[in-house]
Parts: sequence; structure tokens; C-alpha cells
Amino acid sequence: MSKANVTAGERPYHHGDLQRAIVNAALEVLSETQSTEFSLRELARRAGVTHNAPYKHFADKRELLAAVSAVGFDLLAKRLTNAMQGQTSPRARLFAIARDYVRHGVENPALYRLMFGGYLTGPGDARPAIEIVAAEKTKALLADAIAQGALGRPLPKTPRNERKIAAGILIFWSLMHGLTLLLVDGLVGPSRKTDELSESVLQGMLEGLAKRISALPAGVWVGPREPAK
Amino acid sequence: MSKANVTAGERPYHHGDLQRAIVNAALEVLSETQSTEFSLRELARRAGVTHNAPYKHFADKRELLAAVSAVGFDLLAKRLTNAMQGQTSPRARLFAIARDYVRHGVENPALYRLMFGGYLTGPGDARPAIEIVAAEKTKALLADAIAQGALGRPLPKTPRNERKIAAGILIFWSLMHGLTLLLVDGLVGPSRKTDELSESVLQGMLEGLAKRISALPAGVWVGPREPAK
DNA sequence: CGCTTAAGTGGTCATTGTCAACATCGCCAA
DNA sequence: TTGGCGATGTTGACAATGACCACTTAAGCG
Repeated sequence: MSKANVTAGERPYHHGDLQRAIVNAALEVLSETQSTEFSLRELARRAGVTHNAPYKHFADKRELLAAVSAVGFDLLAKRLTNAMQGQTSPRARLFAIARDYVRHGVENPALYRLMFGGYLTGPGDARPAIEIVAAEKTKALLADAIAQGALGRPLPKTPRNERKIAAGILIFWSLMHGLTLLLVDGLVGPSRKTDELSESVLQGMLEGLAKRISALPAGVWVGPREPAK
Repeated sequence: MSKANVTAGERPYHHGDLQRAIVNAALEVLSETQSTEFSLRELARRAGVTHNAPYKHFADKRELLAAVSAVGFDLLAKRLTNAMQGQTSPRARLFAIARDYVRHGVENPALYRLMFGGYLTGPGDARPAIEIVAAEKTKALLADAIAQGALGRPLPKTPRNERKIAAGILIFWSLMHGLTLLLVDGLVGPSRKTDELSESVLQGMLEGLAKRISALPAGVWVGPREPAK
């Protein structure tokens, strides 16, 4: 096989972009099996290379998983940016973010768990740099929305407001992260109602639980499993 | 040896309560390595039995992990029940629950992840029964606290209120679950301020983000890593 | 043309999950 | 008492895996 040139494909080397091929294969397997316990060898098989080729690109299985996770963060950031585009008011943007955040998780459970899960829990080491960048991007989106008034009135990014904005981000993020994972774990549901759920949960939080609790949409259960079918 | 003596321990059979020994070993390794990627063989080694004695008690590694997870739920339920004891007002009980919930997670990261993580994500099968029971218990605690007025005014458990209570539980749980995991993942922190954090987050949510945002305690960062050290 | 070096190949090793065949013990029925 | 039975634990074996190694190939460059 001399060149084996694909249409526009860039394959400057033997296989051509094995790195990407491996990551893609991982994403495939991840969405098929919803588990990170695939073998590097299988990814190699899928990419049509020998069991060892991936090690030229990833020192470690961990490193490969980190790359996959980073892709997940990128997808999320793109998706959120996209979701905001159509919305005009800061409040609407906040809801759009919430909706698509939860969706992203529910639609890619294993990926979401990989992104936030503890595959690096052992050494307590630092997170891969790519992840940090992507997560920061997401955080910036939130900060903007809040500064522009997503929580009711604008909160310009003055040093004085900084901490309040951070508090808002933390609460919002906690809420959405928790809801997403509860849905992913099947602890609340059903998971096809994610849009209604994220909306009503966010709504309830914004108005303040102590004041009014907006009830859940019908047919939603809270708890480990549907109590009665 | 005729009848196993009860003095130093109950070992009515060969090893005696291997089941528990294995689970305990798993809990040990879990807290040492903070990872669920230990081998059944190592647990067997620790228990002083041969490599697949455990398989007489657990069909699967999955089944073993499920048992460990169930223990985690039990510990959590006990802890929450305990935390509530001292408190008099429903509101105080809610805060106590929040505090100890987050603590439980932060102090046992891997265990908490195991409890809610996706080691059973593959087949989408049902959760082990023991987990469900323990989780239901926790949920009942919350329902009581809310019914008694933890969110401001009492919400007696009438059919009419049922859905509102469920909504309250969901929001509260999502928030605490999310916060716990963000802390566990080191995405916010530092994690020694968990008490202040859970309190201020809960406070912020109760009062309603749209109304007043209570600022974060000082020295807390929101995001993937401490921005400047 | 020959050199350097990244990309891919094949082989190897300890470890792991799981299976099947045996051994051992308490218990119960004959 | 005895013999068997089932639960418990043991031994040996197997394929698959993560990781490492030395080797080969081919791209790019002077």
C-alpha cells in the first residue's frame, strides 16, 4: 500500500491520524457498551492496527481516556454555546444551557461519567490540561449569563460581585450536575422527560424553595426506581 | 475442632464469614486506593484465602461491588439519621442532613462514586435490591423533614402535596449530589470547607437565587482547579 | 543517497476474571 | 454409627488484557 490517499484525508503517515482514529473508536465503543472497560487492544483492532500501535500515541490507558474525556468537554461546550445562540434574554439563555447540559449527559451517560467520574481518583493527580480548558470555557459561559442578569438583575463583573457570581455558578452547576447524574443513574425519571425536569428544577431553585415549590411534571418519580408501574 | 468457639469470633466454617471478610477487605482497599479497580484476587489474598474462594459468595465482581455499595448506603443512612437527632427544628434538620451528606461523600470519595457511579451502566439492568432499600430510607428522611416544614412551612403528606414534596426532594438531592461530586472531583473547593459550602449553597437555594445570592465563603474557588496559587 | 526519527509490528510477561475438577467440613437421615 | 450431601474452600488451567521490549518500515530532510 503506497499512499492509499483518501479524498481530502490527511494521512501523512502509515495509518494516518491514528490518534484520532483511536479516540473515535473509543467514543464508538463507549456509546455502544456504555462502559469504559474496553480494552486498548479492541480499539486497535477496530482501527485495523496491531495491539501495540496505540501506545505510540497514548502512554497509558488513562491518557487515552483523558483524551476522550476532553472530547466530551468540547462537545459539551459547543453544544451549550449553540443552545444559547437562539435565546435573547439572559434568563432564557440560562434555561437553554440547563436544558442542553442535562441532555448532553443523558444522551451520553458513559461519556459524561468519564468526564466527571473518577478514573483519576487514585493518585489525586492533576486533571489533564485539555479538560481544564474546556471546563473553564463552560464556566465562562455561565458567568456571562449571570452577569447579564440571568438570575434576575444584572450582576456586572465587578470585583465586588465576583463572589456572588461564583456562588451562583456553584449552585447552578451543582444542581445541574446532580440532576444529570441522578437521571443517568436512573434514580429519578423517566429520563425522556429531561427537558421538563431540568426546567422545573431550575425554576424551583430560582424562585427559592422556601417560597414556592413548583411541582414536578406528571409521571416523574423520585427515588431508586419507579414505585409502582 | 468441634464447635467453633464464639469467643474470639464466629468462624463456623472453614474461614468463617468470608462474605463479610471480603466486603471489608474491599472497603479497605477502596479507602486506601480510592479506586474500584482492585482485583478480586487481592481481596482473596487479604482475607487469606485462595484466589477464587470469593466466587462462592459473589457470582461476579459486579455483585461484590454491589454489596460494597449497599454498605455505603447503609452508612449514609445511619449517618444522616444520626445527624438529625440533635436538631429540633425541621429547618435545622435539613441543614444537618445536607452537611453530613456532603461530608459522607467527601470523606469516602470512591465509595460515594461506587454508590452512584456507573459500574452497572452496561446492561442497564436493575439496581441491586439492597441499594434500593437503603436509598428509599434516605428519601423517606427527606420527605419527613420537608413535610414538617423544612422548606419554610409544613407540607403535610396529603396526596395534593405529594408532588410538591417530590419536587423538593429532587431539587435538594440534585443540589447536594452535584455539590458532593464537584467537591469529590476537585472541581470546586477546597474540600475542607465542605461544611461552609453545603450550608451556603443550601441557603442560597432556599432563599431563591433570583432574590438574593448569598456569597460564597472566602477562599473558595469554582472551576476545575485553583486559578492561582 | 543516506540519515534520523516517528509510526507500526511482533513477541513477551505478569495479572486478571472465570471455569471445571477436586478436597474438606458440618449436618442430617438411615 | 455411618454414609452421604451441600456449602465452602482449593487447585489447576485458560484466554484476555495492560504494559513493555526490540525490531522494522517509511517519511522527510539535507
